[in-house]
Amino acid sequence: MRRDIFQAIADPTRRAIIALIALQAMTPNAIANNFDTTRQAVSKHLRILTECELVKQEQKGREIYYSLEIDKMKEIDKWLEQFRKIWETRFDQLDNLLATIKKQKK
Amino acid sequence: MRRDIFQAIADPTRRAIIALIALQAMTPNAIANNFDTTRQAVSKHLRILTECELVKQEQKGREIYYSLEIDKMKEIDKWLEQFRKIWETRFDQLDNLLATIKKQKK
DNA sequence: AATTTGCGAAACCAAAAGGTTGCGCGTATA
DNA sequence: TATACGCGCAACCTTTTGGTTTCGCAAATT
Repeated sequence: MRRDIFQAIADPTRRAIIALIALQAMTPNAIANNFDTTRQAVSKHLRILTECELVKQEQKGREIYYSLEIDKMKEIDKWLEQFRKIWETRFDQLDNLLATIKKQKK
Repeated sequence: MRRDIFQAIADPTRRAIIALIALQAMTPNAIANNFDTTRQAVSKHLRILTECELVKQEQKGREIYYSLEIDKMKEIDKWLEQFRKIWETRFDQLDNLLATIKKQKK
């Protein structure tokens, strides 16, 4: 099963998990307590997140703490860049247009 | 069928379509020619993209031109912001650390 | 040592996704 | 007017997804 980060963030529960463990590492049970779902379901989500390296785990005794690989999130940012270029250009164009109108008014 | 933008970009073909029509409006056939897929498959993707308002259409005779609603892409950017804060903070911390080390060397 | 707790993994299931094929409706072209 | 073209839509099929249940293992607690 090939995983990629865009598929990983497609699920709303997974996005919530990501936001949750971004701030502090948590165990599957602790994560599940934050949602209306079971540990097993969370476990499956964590597996998917781990597969695409969005999440790392750290064993402490019998507990496993999951935390976000924040750097991986930059991949989304990187993909978005091509569009950011476009919307910034359009903004500039609008800016120029407004400036031109202003100038004409004088 | 509830659609959201994260689900829309989960599919690699849809991401490719988005990138394609970001630059210029295109018809379903023209889009399909760029990939190894059929018009009908593209049509289904376009429908999903339209449902979550990521794409707009303009009829010209019997052709329908699809183009990207670039502003909608900002929603992803907005979601990413919470994580950008984190990775920028970490970067600052690293920055401070390096500065401290540098200072100690003097 | 026996029991409880935290966990991943596997088997299973319903629902959704992504694709194909065939259709009908307009618009262009002959 | 007949034919070709561009398109959306519905029916259908296979694969994937997200969830539950059950299990076994290892670590903690009694």
